[in-house]
Amino acid sequence: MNEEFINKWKSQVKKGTLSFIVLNVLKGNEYYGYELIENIKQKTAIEIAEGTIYPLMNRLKKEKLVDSKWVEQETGIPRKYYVLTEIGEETLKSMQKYWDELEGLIKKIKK
Amino acid sequence: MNEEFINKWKSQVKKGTLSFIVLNVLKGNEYYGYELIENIKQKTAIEIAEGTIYPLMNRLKKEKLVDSKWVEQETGIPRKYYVLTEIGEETLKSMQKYWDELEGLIKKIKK
DNA sequence: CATAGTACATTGTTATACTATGTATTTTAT
DNA sequence: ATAAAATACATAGTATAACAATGTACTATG
Repeated sequence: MNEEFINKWKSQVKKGTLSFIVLNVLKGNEYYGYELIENIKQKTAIEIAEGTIYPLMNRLKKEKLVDSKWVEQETGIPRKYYVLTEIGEETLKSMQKYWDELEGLIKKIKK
Repeated sequence: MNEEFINKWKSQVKKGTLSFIVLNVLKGNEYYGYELIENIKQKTAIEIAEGTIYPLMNRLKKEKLVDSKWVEQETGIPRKYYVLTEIGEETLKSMQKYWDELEGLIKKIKK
């Protein structure tokens, strides 16, 4: 059918929700980039490309919503762990509020 | 606070949801562009710029999700009314399904 | 008669997900 | 042993879509 339109649309919806999802997942937890991808994929079946997560995390860090620290591994490549900052938590609250509103609005126009 | 980040984010969230909202509103009704803006604003408090709705409707028409017809007015500028096509209705169903899933997923990671 | 509102439309800008590509290490399969 | 897959980071380029700005044209109102 209109497979392609739908796929583009899904990608667009992701654009907005991704940062929201990532911040949500980071709330109360520390994850590194690759782990975030796996974790979100497992929890939500949403697949995030690596070329998406790393620029996204850099953006979130520049905006001071997350902080990061390198952690050396006994074996393998060091991992960059991300933590929510206070600003990040506050921002997440605002986003949550908007999301809940949006959810309600869409529910309303659907019937 | 982080007003600007939040605003940008809201704009991004809109990117995906707008076409979904418009198709939903058009289900069972005929509206012209300007009316859509007013109607959605009134129902959802979401403000859509004119520079957003007209290109959007053209896109939806090109994708054959909506059809349009000019209706002359006794007074004033003629109005271009939009109607959902069959493809549009089917596409809307797929979108609805994805949206419901997404809603559930986000609910899940929030706790 | 100027301003606000109605109604269409286009151009240029900006933000961001994704593809492709690259580096480097470790684990698993043949 | 060695090739392939998985882990872990990163960047450059592309495509999409909302929005601001701008323009046209008509109508209603103060």
